[in-house]
Amino acid sequence: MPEGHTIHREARDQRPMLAGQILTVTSPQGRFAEGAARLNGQRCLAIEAYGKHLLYRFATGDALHIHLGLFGIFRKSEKREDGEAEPKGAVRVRLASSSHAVDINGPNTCEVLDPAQEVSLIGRIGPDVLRADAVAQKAYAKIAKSRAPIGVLLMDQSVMAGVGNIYRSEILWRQKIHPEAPGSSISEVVFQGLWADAVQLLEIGVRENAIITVEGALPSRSKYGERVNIFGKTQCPACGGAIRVFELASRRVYACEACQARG
DNA sequence: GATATATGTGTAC
DNA sequence: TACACCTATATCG
Repeated sequence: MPEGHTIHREARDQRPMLAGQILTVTSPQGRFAEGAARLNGQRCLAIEAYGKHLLYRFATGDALHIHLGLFGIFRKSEKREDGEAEPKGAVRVRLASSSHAVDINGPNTCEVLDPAQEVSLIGRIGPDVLRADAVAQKAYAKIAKSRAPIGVLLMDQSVMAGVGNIYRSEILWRQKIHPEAPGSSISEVVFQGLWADAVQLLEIGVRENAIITVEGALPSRSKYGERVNIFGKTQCPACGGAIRVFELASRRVYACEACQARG
């Protein structure tokens, strides 16, 4: 159940468990047997997130490319004296180091990329709000000349990467922008506010390992519903008016018609 | 146990 | 625009 913050958090958590080590790579479920064999026994040099994609770079030049999609999940376990933890459910890949095992269940994408394929992948992902090397201006250039609704463009990972369905509604509400406002109606200043808010919120998401868009909310001291402003809600926390729910880019979006300007 | 739903993306029509 | 992908979980019965 990931947006960009989940993947960056996983990269951060898994790095000390796996990076620098020779990994035992298996496919307990069997559907990635070939790829696992290609990576097995190789040294993992680095783990890096690009938007919602996770790359495990190996010394051979190959990279394991994981995209969780809607269903995928990581499970991490420490190696114990009596061996590794039993795989839970359909484990597509297990990456085991001397100290830990990382299991990946139900990923949308699970493949081995050669260096050229990796370059191609990174090339088609837009600037990632969580990466220091992101060039926000590339996203604005696309938004400014598009007639598509900003609510669609925000979710388009080739425009900008990392934002998913919950953050979309939350960011647009916080910035008082209507999801149906065309990209071309978004001024550069408004875009900068939107980008900065996305960066801020996803950074909080990485730090807290949870989506939090309400000021001061903490995962340990609140229920999910208290951490978001508008996603899944029926009433606008700002004006008290009714929230409208509709589909945009085939996903549910929440908006307050009174608070969010159409541009 | 069955069913609906989910923080996603790629492809075909 | 619809569906395929394909797994976990929540909710209902």
